[in-house]
Amino acid sequence: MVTIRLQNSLTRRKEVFEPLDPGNVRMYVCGPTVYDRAHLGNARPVVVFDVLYRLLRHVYGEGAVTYVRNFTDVDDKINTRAREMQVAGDSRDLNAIIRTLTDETIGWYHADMDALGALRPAHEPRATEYIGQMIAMIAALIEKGCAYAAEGHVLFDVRAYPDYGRLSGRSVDDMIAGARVEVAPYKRDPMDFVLWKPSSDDEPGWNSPWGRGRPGWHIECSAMAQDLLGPAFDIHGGGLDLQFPHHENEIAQSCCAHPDAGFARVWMHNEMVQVEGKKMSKSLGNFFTVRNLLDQGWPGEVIRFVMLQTHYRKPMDWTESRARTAEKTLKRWISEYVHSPFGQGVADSVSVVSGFLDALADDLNTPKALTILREFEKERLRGVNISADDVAVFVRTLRLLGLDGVRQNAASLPRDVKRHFEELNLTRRIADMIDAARSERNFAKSDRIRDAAITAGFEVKIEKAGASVFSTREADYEKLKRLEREAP
RNA sequence: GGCGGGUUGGCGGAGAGGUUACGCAGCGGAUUGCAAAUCCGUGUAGACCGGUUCGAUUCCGGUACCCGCCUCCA
Repeated sequence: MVTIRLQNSLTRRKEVFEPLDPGNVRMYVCGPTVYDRAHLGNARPVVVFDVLYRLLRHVYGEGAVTYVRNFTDVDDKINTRAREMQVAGDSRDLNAIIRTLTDETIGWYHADMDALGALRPAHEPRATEYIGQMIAMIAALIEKGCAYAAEGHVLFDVRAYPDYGRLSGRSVDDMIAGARVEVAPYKRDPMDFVLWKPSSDDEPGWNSPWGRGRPGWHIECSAMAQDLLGPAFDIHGGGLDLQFPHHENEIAQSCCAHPDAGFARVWMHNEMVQVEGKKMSKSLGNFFTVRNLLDQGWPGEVIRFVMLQTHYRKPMDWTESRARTAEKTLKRWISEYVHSPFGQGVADSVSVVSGFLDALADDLNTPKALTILREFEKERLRGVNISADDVAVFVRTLRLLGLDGVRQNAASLPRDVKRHFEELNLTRRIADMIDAARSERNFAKSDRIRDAAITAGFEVKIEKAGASVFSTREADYEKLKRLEREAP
């Protein structure tokens, strides 16, 4: 069996991965707060942990991995957004607006992440469906003396957990020394954080032993992970910016609630997505959404490929030149191999490219894994006598990486099918026009048509067997239609 | 200020204490009616200063610069 090694943020070392139960490998990844379209930064952990999920399924078996990713659908940012909608004229009450907003955002998220080729996790719990479990956990923490109620709030007492700060490598005292935190008067210690807080009458709220209120941000992950994966599980992942305070607080809550369980054994953090050297984030406003890129015509697989070209623990830049390079390679891989006769119906039992799994198993070294694919292509697939087996191996490997060009979900297709076929027929007719001119050796005419098609944003290939016209991101079908009518 | 990460050729980006990474772009050639695509060939590295070593881009120390977290964030 392949030995998987993963960098564990908790120990700051690369460790051999040994699941608690090889028959049920369990992974929890922090999902989005649902009030807006997912930006590219939100998408990175989705792709990174999707690759890990696929690797684990490959190694331990498809049914032997449980993947949980939550939706945070109770949060002050959501409330704020809903209030903005009220101000803008939405006459419904806040809770109704919030429900619509979160439902709609979850739908967008699914469509966008499907387009990136990410498999859906086994469970995608919404925080609001786990309020009872959160209240129970908070009550247990109070009972154990790790939390206290004050002025309608419940706070976690960081001094009750001696290891607080271990994950992020900081001490409570150091943090207070450099304090930038606003200290609420009811806090015993400046670093204490909220488990429960009171809600105003129009805000979302639930009855609790501490009055009507809502949970703090961190408790949901502790409660949902425990409910769906148990008090101890294998992997907990998320963006590096969640390491502190979110994950630190999760650990404190869960480990105090279940002192002997240990919570997550391996903590993994992906680096940030950057734009011009700065973190892409909603608070900085320098973000663009996955939907923006899809609408610009970048296929989801290209976005995925660009992400895989950077190791997950390094900052990643989205640039058009990287996307173009990725598109070029991917186009060739999919058209030459996946869509070739040898690439059809390749079984999962086919082996993967030699060395590929080792690269992935080495802390998800996806850049190296892609290089191994390129080298395999160069050595085995560029010759005259290509073997069907080699193509099958290649296609099987692409599928494992989620790059086989087969979308998970028809809803993510960029165009409706009818239009797609109309366009396909149009490009075929243009190719026929070029062939007709060439067969008369009227090269001036065939060149004019070709150049006009290229100007309209299409790719034209003229081979002995005939001409082909391909669509590109810049393709303008209206111009092509005009070209057909007014053939120069 | 505290803690953590990074700096590789025009760009992207790996591994390894000593042998070509790889890709894109560029350049030369083949092929083509001309292009595109494809194929063959090819140059440019390891922030800076020290140390260890027969030998360091790779290990150690320092300097500079960049980035992240410390406040909501993937």
